[in-house]
Amino acid sequence: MLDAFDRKILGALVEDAGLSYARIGERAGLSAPAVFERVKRLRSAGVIESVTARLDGESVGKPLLAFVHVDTTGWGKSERLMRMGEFPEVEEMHSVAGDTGMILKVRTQGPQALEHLLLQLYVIPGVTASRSYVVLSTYLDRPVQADVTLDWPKHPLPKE
Amino acid sequence: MLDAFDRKILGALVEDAGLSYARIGERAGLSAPAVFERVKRLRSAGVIESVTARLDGESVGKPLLAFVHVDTTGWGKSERLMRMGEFPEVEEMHSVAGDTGMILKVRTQGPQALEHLLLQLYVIPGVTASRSYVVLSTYLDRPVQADVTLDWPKHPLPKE
DNA sequence: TGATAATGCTGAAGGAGATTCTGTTACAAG
DNA sequence: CTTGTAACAGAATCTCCTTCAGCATTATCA
Repeated sequence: MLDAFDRKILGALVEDAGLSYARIGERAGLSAPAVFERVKRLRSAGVIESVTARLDGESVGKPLLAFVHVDTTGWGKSERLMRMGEFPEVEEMHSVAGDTGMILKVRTQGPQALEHLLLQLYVIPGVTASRSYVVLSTYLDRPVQADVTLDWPKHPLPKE
Repeated sequence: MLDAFDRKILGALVEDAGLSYARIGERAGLSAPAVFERVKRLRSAGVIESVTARLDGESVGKPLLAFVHVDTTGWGKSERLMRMGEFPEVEEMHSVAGDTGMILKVRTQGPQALEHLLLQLYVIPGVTASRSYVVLSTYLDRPVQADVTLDWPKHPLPKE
């Protein structure tokens, strides 16, 4: 599906989507129009979902990041649970396998705003419990990578 | 720090960073050069961290998304723990407050590749336990929002 | 209060880059 | 061997980025 050219182009776009097609072409070994065509294809194929600016949470007034595990009765996409996604503080929302039903990634002004959000969550029918993990420090936060080929097994197995 | 113009510009760039300055200007009520100047300022101020392409994990060969809680002895940025960030499968890495020390967001080819990664994590000194939450379904995944003003308290408080 | 400087805007203009077009090559199918 | 398709390079056009010159507004300070 993706050849080496595509991976190099995607790698460049993930690193900096502001690069000119000519410069990406140098890096990938293609002409600017060739890169243009491939990017257009990758877009319409859905490989590139969107091109967006990444913002600093602190600068936009939301310095507190937290992961919230939400326990629910029932499963999957109930209309009620989808309400959680309507809060602008909620950035991600995944149903997961494990000892909880849902994991939310939320960003708020501070601890009080988080408490306020949690109170709102409990109003939703089906929400039975929650556990919050407040982020103290982020050591890594990068977009989905495409340029690294994952030939499994890739890392040496631990001895023993 | 950020006025209403900035928020509108940021909102547009988060939605689609490929928009022309002229079009953003229409939306925000400014001329193209004004938008250009503001974006330059927002970049150098660090409000805009980067502009990147968001890729579809499945299309790039990493369909399995999981959150991994890692328990460690000791805290903070030990050089050993930082090794976790060197795996290309690890997209995010946060130290958190709660009943675990570290939360990782990882994306792998499949369950076996996840197991393989976990085995690698246990090789790192200081790692004592881990719990994985495999994502079954993602209902929401959006970048940091800046256009929504968070006037706390914003949501009506639940009536007891 | 009034003079001066600084900031931030608009509209025009030049230049860089995006996008289209044409011709060519490589490869696959018949 | 012939034909058709896919994908590329180079040239050309056209859009948009980026700079520049003035102007309005606001802040600073005498």
